[in-house]
Amino acid sequence: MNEDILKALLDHGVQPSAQRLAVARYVLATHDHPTADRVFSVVRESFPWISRATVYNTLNLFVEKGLLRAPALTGGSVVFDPNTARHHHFIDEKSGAIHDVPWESVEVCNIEALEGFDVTDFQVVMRGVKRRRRRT
Amino acid sequence: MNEDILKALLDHGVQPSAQRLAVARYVLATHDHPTADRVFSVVRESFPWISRATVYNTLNLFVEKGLLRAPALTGGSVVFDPNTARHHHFIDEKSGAIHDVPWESVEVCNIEALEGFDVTDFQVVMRGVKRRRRRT
DNA sequence: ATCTCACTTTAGAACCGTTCTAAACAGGCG
DNA sequence: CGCCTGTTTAGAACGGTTCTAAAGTGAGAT
Repeated sequence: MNEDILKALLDHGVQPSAQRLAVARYVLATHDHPTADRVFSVVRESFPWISRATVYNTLNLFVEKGLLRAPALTGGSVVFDPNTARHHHFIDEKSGAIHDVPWESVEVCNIEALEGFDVTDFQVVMRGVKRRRRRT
Repeated sequence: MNEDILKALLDHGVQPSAQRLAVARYVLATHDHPTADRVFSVVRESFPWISRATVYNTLNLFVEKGLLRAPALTGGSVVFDPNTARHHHFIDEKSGAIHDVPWESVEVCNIEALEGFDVTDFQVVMRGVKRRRRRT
């Protein structure tokens, strides 16, 4: 099982080290969507001398190498939207700009049938590039 | 037009003040999804003596009163997810826990047909409460 | 017009999550 | 051994946000 983790690191081009293995052992197995700080405190239980910077470095490295994802809508600071009606969001990966997408232009099915969850609200978050307006 | 804004504040139970009107004038009209800091610098152009704390207070008040939304997936710190396959997310509003939702269990249509956007990736972000597992 | 009370605003400190910096460390190889 | 490259470390710095304590404002009562 430790070998699996080691293999995962090597497969993604991450040079292994004791600290990186310790981080990987927790973060690749959990379903908790932990924050970096949570990773730090969990890993420190079994590896008390690890530093905060190493955990941050390691997590960022893992994301860069594709071992992890860091799903986030905004990436840091809160944004405000005066459009209080239901709508979706499109994030332009080039500029970072966020655009509202009308509710009707995307159709989402099966949400109500979701096993185990009572969904009271949802939205589609899209990423991509804004297309230059075409001559119609 | 200033009256519209005043009316919006009053309709939502926000006691008006010069500063709140200045913030509202910008943030209720824009489509820019500004951060709080951007609001601060824009408003300060026409209202140089406003303080940062007032802008933050005002924006939070507006969100609380339903004049604005602050759409965010995580609400601050980055979370990490070892599931690198495509999937959706469900956020439990009670506990804040984030759950993965299998890609197949929700169907999204019309994304490709979206006028003006080349969508390279998307996910559905759901909110609600996790239902107690039913006896089947 | 003055007093008062509740609310708002202010500047700056504090806070929290994250990144940076500079130095120490580890290990493979000449 | 000594070097080189990459890794880890502690702590400082940073950026966005919230807190604090004091000052300001305004509507109603007198």
